[in-house]
Amino acid sequence: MPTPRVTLLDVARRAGVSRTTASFVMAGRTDMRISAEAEHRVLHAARELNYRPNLMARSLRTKLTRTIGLVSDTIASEAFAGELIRGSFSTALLHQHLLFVGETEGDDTVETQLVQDMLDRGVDGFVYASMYTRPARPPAILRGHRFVLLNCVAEDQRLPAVLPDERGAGRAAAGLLLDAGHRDRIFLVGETPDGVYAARERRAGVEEALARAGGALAGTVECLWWPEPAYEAVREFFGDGARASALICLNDRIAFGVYQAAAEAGLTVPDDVSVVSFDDSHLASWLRPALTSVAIPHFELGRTAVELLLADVPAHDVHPVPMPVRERGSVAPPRPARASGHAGADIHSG
Amino acid sequence: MPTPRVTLLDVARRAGVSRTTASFVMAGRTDMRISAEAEHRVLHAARELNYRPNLMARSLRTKLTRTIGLVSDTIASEAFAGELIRGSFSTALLHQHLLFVGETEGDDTVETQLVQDMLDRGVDGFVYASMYTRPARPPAILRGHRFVLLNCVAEDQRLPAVLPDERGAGRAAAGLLLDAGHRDRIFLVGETPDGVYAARERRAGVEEALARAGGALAGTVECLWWPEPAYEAVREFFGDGARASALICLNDRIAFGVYQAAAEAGLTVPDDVSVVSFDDSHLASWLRPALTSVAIPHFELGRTAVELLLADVPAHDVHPVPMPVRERGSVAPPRPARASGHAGADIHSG
DNA sequence: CGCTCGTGCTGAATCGGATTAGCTGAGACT
DNA sequence: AGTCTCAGCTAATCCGATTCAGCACGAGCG
Repeated sequence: MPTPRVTLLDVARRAGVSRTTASFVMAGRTDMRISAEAEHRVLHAARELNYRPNLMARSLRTKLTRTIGLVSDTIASEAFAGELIRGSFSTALLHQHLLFVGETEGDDTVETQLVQDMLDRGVDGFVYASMYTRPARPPAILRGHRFVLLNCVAEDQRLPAVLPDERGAGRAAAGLLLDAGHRDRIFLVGETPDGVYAARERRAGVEEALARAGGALAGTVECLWWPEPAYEAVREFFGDGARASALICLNDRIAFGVYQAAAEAGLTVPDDVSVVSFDDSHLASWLRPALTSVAIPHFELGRTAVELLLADVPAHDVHPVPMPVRERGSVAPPRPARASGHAGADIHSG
Repeated sequence: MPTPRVTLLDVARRAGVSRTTASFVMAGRTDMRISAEAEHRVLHAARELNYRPNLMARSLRTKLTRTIGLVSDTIASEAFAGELIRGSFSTALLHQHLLFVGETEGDDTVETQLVQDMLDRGVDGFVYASMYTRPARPPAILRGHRFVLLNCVAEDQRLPAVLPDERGAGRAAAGLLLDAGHRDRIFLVGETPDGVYAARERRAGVEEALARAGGALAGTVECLWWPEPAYEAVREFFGDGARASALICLNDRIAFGVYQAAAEAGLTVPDDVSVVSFDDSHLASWLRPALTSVAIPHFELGRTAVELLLADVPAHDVHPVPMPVRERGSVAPPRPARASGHAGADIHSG
């Protein structure tokens, strides 16, 4: 059962050449002259013997393993962490590389140990990822090795990094509403602490787009980014008699809570209120009506990071990845304003 | 910057011993006599030089890499695929192993290629996983290598496999309702095609528990395992005037649809209908009232598989992993039957 | 006093490739 | 005829561990 390994020497012998020649042929190197005749014999022998080079032996010499490490603070999350891994893996595979994964749980000691373990196994480079966009400086042990930051904003902007274009996403979300005819009474739902990159940028994007159209946010319903708090906050909002033309929820979980609060207030989405959101989790397509959401391009993020890592020339800047809009059924033109002087004004100001 | 590697020879020299001796000390082998004195010198030198053995060189000789491969049909899914990877990774790490991940998308050619790629890199074993429990026979290329099936039922029951105890989960779900006092008018929601392991087993478990208590399923509401179809089917069910005491949803997505249909029918969960479900996705805790669900133990599945894979003595049987119940707010005692002879009968038959 | 035996250690081979240095023989050129 | 060039190939070394096969030395023994 334990088939004796076919080595390069076996191939060489069968082809009637030296190990050296066989090696050069297998490596496809042209800097050494080898006759078409000999090359063919080697290739043929390799095929016949079903030769597979021993990568460990090769690595010992070359210091290259065609292997990369994905070290992340969190592997699992309710979002599609899997998509990120998938994007990384499939891109690695495309380049004939394999992918180690590892989680640090944010512990620096574990992190250093993990990177060391991967280094011991000769990984050619690292994707240093955070599941949620946050500021982070790569650990010291990474110095001198090739790596790409994923979903982290480093102080040093010249470090290679890949980030979702949250600001663009904010603009896109607002744009969706603007295009549908909304202008006033657009509210943001969800708190936006300065330290949270996604929150800050999404909000900035929204404000930017609104301002560009001569409008502005009508206000913010502050709440944590979870269904329950959002539900509570928006119920109160509606209870106070507030009227909204559209709600921009900072993520889908918030939108979920918003849907419930709206239903309870007797409001129909999207006829009475339009709702747009961020993340495009599965929830978005399960909601009724299905939720229009700006997606986090997990797959693309992974893909881009690995692409950058494996590129011939190392990157030295941050690469924003566009966040695609998934239009569904939660946006409609605003209800025509009821007998009020504002309607006319709105039309003229457009 | 490219620090010259510290090799075993450096350590040996500094300790004033041969490479052989240093090797034995580092490997902690006792089958060769080495004086405490020499051992101490080697250890000391290694520490001083910050020696790290070159695993590639070691592997070349030993054929062991302290590395395992997780090959799965699907890495990403709406369920916590990440938890499965996490369980596998952290257990591997516990045993000083690192984890390769790979996805085949169910393609046999890709699968064989991927396994081969991992084999080329010397993995010590495989976790062959399916994200959804299904029948599967391990690919031929795995023959002769160590592996554990995860979430797959092989025809050959003597292959090492790890499976969620779906039947037990079915029993647990029914037990929850039984304990709350439900007996009659318990319906199953979701189709149960014979080919789908989880469906078949969950249903069997439910029926088993019910039968044991002298009851039986009042019926099944057939529908696909998604919110929308479930919503439609249950709406129709209620529309036909059917009354249910409790609904056992075959997954959380179904329960989500059921919640909506119930709300529309003017029924309150759990006062009018109790609902239990399977999977314990995040959805379960976001629903109002929060959904009682039997969890798929993704982390445990990964953990168990790797534990089995790395065990000293290879396993040769299937290992069921219990599915824990997450009790939340969707189960309550049944509404007392309204003026009808049945109420008394129910009580007496208990 | 010579022999065996156990202790503590070492030299050299090995794993399977990549790579450097150089060799051989034929034709071109002087 | 002698020298150069160049195509085409090979021997030997290296990468950094593990491991096999002994070797030297002192103690114990008859």
